[in-house]
Amino acid sequence: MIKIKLPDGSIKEYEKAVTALEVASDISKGLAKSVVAAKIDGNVRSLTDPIKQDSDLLLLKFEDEGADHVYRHTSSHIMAHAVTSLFPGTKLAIGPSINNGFYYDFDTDHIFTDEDFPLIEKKMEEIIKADYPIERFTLPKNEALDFVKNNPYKYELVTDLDENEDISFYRQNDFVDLCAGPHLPSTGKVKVVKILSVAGAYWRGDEKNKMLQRLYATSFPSQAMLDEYIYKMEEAKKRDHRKLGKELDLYDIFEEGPGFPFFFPKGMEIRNQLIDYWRREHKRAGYGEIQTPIILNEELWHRSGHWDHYKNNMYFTTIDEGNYAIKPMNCPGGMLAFKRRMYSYRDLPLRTAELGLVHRHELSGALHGLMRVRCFTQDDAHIFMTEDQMKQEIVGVINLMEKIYSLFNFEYKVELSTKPENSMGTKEQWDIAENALQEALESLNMKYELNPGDGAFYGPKIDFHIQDSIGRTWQCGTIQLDFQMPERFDLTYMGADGNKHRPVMLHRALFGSIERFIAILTEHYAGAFPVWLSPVQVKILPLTDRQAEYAQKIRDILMANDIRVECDFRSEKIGYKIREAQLEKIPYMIVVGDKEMENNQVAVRVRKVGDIGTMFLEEFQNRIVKEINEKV
RNA sequence: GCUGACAUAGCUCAGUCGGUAGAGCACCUCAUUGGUAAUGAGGAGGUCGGCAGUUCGAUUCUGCUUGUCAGCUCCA
Repeated sequence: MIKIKLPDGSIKEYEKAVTALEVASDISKGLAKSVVAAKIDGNVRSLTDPIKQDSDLLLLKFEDEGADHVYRHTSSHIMAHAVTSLFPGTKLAIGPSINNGFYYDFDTDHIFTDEDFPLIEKKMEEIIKADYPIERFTLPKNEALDFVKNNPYKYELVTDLDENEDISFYRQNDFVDLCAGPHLPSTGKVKVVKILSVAGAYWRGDEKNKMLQRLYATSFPSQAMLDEYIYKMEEAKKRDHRKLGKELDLYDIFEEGPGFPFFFPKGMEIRNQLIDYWRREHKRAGYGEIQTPIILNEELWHRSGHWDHYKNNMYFTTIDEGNYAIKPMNCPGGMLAFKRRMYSYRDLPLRTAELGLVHRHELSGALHGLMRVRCFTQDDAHIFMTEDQMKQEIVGVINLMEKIYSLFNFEYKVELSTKPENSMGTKEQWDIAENALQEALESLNMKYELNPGDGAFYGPKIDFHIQDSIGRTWQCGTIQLDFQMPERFDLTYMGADGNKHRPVMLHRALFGSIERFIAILTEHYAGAFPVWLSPVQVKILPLTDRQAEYAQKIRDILMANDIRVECDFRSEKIGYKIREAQLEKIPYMIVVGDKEMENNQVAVRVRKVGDIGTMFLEEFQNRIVKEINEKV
């Protein structure tokens, strides 16, 4: 007798092995129809996997966590099935589910274009309609290798699998794919599919390998859900900072300087507000600010290790026959600044901050608006400290980071990146540094992911990643521990014992890059910045020419109080002026007509709520100044 | 850098099966002086990304090139 325990506590008993699908059928036909996978003792499994012993069973619908991945994984098999039948000879590589969809990598002479999409979709629909059962079978490794011998990709995948375990395959009609599963019970479970795009992707993500063709697609249990998804994506694209930056006249990048952004007066206003805020917070947190040159001689970069580890990303120039480099990082300059004099242990931790403009040769294909550029301003800082001070300083930086990120209500993901292949220093130094970062994270109970091999060449790092409007994540803040630079530059401080000691160094950036951070902010607020950041905070809209003088008077008063204000004196109707101010996403509009002028008042319209009525200027001013100061 | 797609007025886009281009918005002028998301009329604006080739003739076809977009790789 097998006992199946359901989430409501009830228990179903079966004489012999049963499948989750059968259990669902026993409960109700409708349930059996809507369920897509099963969680058996906590593991997501196919509905058709036999349950041979007493188990906890949770039936998963598409909406339940993990179920969409099963649904999309089967969808990817259906797409591979369709592609191999339409383009015989196509070799399959890998085809996983991803968030909101799935992809499959193909190796074929046929070059996929958008025009192929409807064809492939049509074939997929046929496969769905045929409702082929999906069957799992396993082979021992040697037989599995023989089975996939005509496909070098699958052969490589099987080769890497464990010798002692049977290797599973899934079959639907004449299509078979190597796959760990789980899967839907039959192809008919998938309802609507849509191929979204095609792009190149290297086999196993290695640029030395062959580039395959990757078809991105998605699938849903209903057309309405697909439509909603597509609508959401289109809405999200309207928040794209490249579009908004241009529309709101904040910043742009021209063909004359790929990856080298221009900031216009309104963009500079946001930038300067951010920097003002940054300066205040850093003063309070005990940082001194420095500025180091953009160009320094080549020898410095040999000394720092950048020549050996970072040369490909650097720009060079010559001055009076001497070789110079344009800085890709601020640290070597920061080293020189530290070395200018002798420090006592009493000076440590020494926190020096720098808004440093760095230039990096990024691959042309990697450029992306303000998110990935070739010159950007890091809100960098270098903290020189004793080993004893490490943890406390890391914690201090994390707290400052959280303070700043919470001001913007950002959700972020934390990663701990460890020793890369091409790195400086000993394993022991790396271990100490990695442990220090890890301990700091754990002492703060922070959730983080391990990102092995992704540290900087001089040390491990904690990275803070924030999502853009369509869910791509970008690294912003970073905290990097470095034992190498102090050694390379022979940094020392005088200890209490009267001997010279070597400090440890911490590199960190909170915004990461001002440019990227502004891009993230633009998308986060969809261009409707909070009042303190808004390039124009108030727009005064006189109803007619009669109020022009009064409007100017109000403007002068607000300007004198450091409020960023503009007047719209054009002879347009009020509706038109409001519409335009609204599209410019200006937080406050002041409408003045004869009534307001007579009573010495202003009619206030708030961007998000509309008309809030008339008040005296002072009242309005108190309101907006409070909002600016509180940064709400 | 790689794979694919794209590039027409400041912006969003239409168009020419090869005969040097058009709309809306924005801009300028004039009229209009209005009450919370588009007043009307007129005007100006493009060597159709750049360089070659094919052709009597190229914005259109071909090659190269620059840039952009999506993804891969890389990264703040």
